[in-house]
Amino acid sequence: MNNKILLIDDEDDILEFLSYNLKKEGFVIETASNGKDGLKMMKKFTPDLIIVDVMMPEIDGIEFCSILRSDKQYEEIIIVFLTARNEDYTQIVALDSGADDFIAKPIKPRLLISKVKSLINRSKKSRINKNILSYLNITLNIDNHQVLIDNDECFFPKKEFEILKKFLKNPSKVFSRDEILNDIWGTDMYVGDRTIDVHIKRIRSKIGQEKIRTIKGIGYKLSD
Amino acid sequence: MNNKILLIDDEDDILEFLSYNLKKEGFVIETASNGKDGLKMMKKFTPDLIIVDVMMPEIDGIEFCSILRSDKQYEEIIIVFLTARNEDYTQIVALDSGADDFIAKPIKPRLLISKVKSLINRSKKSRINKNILSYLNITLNIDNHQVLIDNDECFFPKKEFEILKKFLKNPSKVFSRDEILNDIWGTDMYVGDRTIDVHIKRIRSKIGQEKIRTIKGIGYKLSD
DNA sequence: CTAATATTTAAACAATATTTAAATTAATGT
DNA sequence: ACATTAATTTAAATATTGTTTAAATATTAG
Repeated sequence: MNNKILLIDDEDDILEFLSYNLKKEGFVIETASNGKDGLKMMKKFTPDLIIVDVMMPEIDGIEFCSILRSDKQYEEIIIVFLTARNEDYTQIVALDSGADDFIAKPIKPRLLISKVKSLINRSKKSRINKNILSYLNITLNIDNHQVLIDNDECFFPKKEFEILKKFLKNPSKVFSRDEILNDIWGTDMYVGDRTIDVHIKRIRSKIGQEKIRTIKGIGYKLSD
Repeated sequence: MNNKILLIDDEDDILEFLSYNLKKEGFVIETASNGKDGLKMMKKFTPDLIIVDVMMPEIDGIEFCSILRSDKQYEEIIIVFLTARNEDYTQIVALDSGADDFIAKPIKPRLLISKVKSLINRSKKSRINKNILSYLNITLNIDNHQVLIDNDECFFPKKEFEILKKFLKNPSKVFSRDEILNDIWGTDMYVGDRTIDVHIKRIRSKIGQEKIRTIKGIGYKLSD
């Protein structure tokens, strides 16, 4: 879990109230007291969800939302508005400006938590299709040709990437050298077994020696 | 448009009220007066969105929602609940059971329409062809054939523009030369791989060397 | 048609990924 | 414990792939 939420409101008590209730549920919270600070915060904090008050001086919630939504980079971020109850007009504009939902004041903690969780789950569902393989502290993104080890990017050249991908598709399955060769080099290439060893060594040095176990006489497997 | 909406409620006046307001906006409406009929209706009507009352005899809204959500086929369908205002508990259970939103009774037509449109639009987001693409300090306007780098205009000839557009549509996805060739030159043109390299070089010189990363043996990607 | 500009190709060069070879180390069976 | 076999590691050789420049060709606008 450990989802990150950014709270933006010019009233300190509301920030505190939200912060308290959401932290209790295990969310990681950052706050900003106006739209400008909120935008600055975006770069370092990269939240999964933003709760922003509609009524604020300078940049109000709706403007904040428009600015954010115009940047593809932030397309996926869920935006929830805080509105005074029954401000129908505001709610309409808010939803049109790209918000995902709104929460009426006075805020009811249980409803707040429920909405936040539901929104985060829903957006995770839609991300499922995205060719991402994960196991332990390793995350491999096929589209981006990107591997994260403990959330740090680590470059994998083509062959190493393919081998790691194969392992991640079946974590803890043992792959023989033949199997790997056939899968990654194809049947019409003749390369020696040692080649694989060298690649395995390279991968190990990146993901951690012990993560790939050698089953002598059989092959290798990913495990912990 | 012509989006299809299924209404499920045991009270006829509500069905009529909803039906009237939504038809006025151009939606295609079907109704059912209980959960069982609603489920039967699913097969022939295939709605984009369902509005279902929580309180109903036999199969209530929450059960209806659970049944539907357990079928992968209906995963994409938006479900909105009708609830009595301030029934906090119901709202919590509703969202947990896989609903996308709820509408409180008494129903306010403007808010109803706005929510329904917003929900349908959101789910269609992927299909919408936006004319402005943004990522990092790059903004590309398709209509104007204009590219802004740090808010300064910078001219991109046709091919360079198309390639940049492709990258911006999927920032950080890796595109192979083949993929780019097929997309921008089409299958019936024979141009060498080096052509792309040259274009990439030109684009790099405009947007900044490091913005396009080379993944050797795979392709190029936009990133920071 | 001409001039300007965009696109493509070719060739020399640079970078880096992959493979092989050989020496070392570790594991296994008798 | 010894002999045997398999795996690891290092370094060097080779192959692959990407970059750049400049020149050739195609396209477009005036």
